[in-house]
Amino acid sequence: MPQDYSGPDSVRNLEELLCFAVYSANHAFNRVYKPLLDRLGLTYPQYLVLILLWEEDDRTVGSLGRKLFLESNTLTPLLKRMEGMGLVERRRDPEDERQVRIRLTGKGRALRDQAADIPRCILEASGMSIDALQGMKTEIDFLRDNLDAAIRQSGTGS
Amino acid sequence: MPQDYSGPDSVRNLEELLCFAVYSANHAFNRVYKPLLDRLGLTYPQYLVLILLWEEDDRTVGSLGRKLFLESNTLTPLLKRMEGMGLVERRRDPEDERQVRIRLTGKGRALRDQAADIPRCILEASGMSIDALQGMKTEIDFLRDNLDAAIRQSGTGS
DNA sequence: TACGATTTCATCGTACACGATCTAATTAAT
DNA sequence: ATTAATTAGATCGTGTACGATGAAATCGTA
Repeated sequence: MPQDYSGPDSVRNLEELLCFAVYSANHAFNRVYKPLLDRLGLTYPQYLVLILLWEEDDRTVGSLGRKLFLESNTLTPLLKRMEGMGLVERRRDPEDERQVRIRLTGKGRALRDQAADIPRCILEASGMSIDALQGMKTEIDFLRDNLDAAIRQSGTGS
Repeated sequence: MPQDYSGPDSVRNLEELLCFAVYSANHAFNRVYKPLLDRLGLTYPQYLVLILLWEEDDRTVGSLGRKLFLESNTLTPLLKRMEGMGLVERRRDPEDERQVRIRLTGKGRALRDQAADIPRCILEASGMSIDALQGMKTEIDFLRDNLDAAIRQSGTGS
């Protein structure tokens, strides 16, 4: 279906709806993850934190935030909940007491096995091949990096 | 970049991170939209509601929710805020008083002109061609529809 | 008509997510 | 060494987002 890309309304109906596609796909992912994560008592952002810690333990709040594109005001309560659940420890770094280091507990490490089948469930729900998903990921990462660069340029240049 | 797709860890590092790519791209979109929408006093979901109403006025809460993949418990407070801002009217349908119909006010209609340049700002920030964005949108829509179908199958079949 | 089932929206409690702001610790400059 | 600037987390207020639940209106079937 060939479209006219010249008018302002056609622009709205393209990238406007691309951003909406991303928005609604994100919701759809959440809804697929929810029942799988409920069994582990985790929310999706908590699960992302665990993936990072499983890969490399003993990270600071700031380093988690840079990986997840989240600020400390989002991470601090989230990590305190995870501490309350007994999944992680929060302790100030003796070397630099401004930093709080996040470490897995035995219980947090043990969750890795229980979560092992989640990726395959998601893969099946997506109904796409690994190659197709890989290709999409590359494109979406490129898009996100462009958007982030635009934010940094228009912002004060944090 | 040939990879071994056989082990469970390789699966994690592919589609796990595709979902994370979607999650972080969604955040990036929000951050780009925020300054543009702040000038209009809108949040992103409120803007989405207005786009739908600009296209077709006088919708029910349920019909907005089906378009946006949102439930009434999310939309009701959002629409009440928009009513408080004087952008929409909420009125029960006399034909079927279970339904609440959402109508644009003059102020809500007028916002359309002030928002006219937003799509082009987003397009520029994305750093991609319209064709590339169109292609991504098609793929992401396909992915979301697959995920939604998987949800409906595993759920009670709402 | 009556009465249970369904539909539609609203309410409540929990959990992100952000900007603005605050405190405490470190670092830099005088 | 005292002060100023920076950095790292924490706190506060607002706004989605969801599941569970509730209330009111409508519909279906007897």
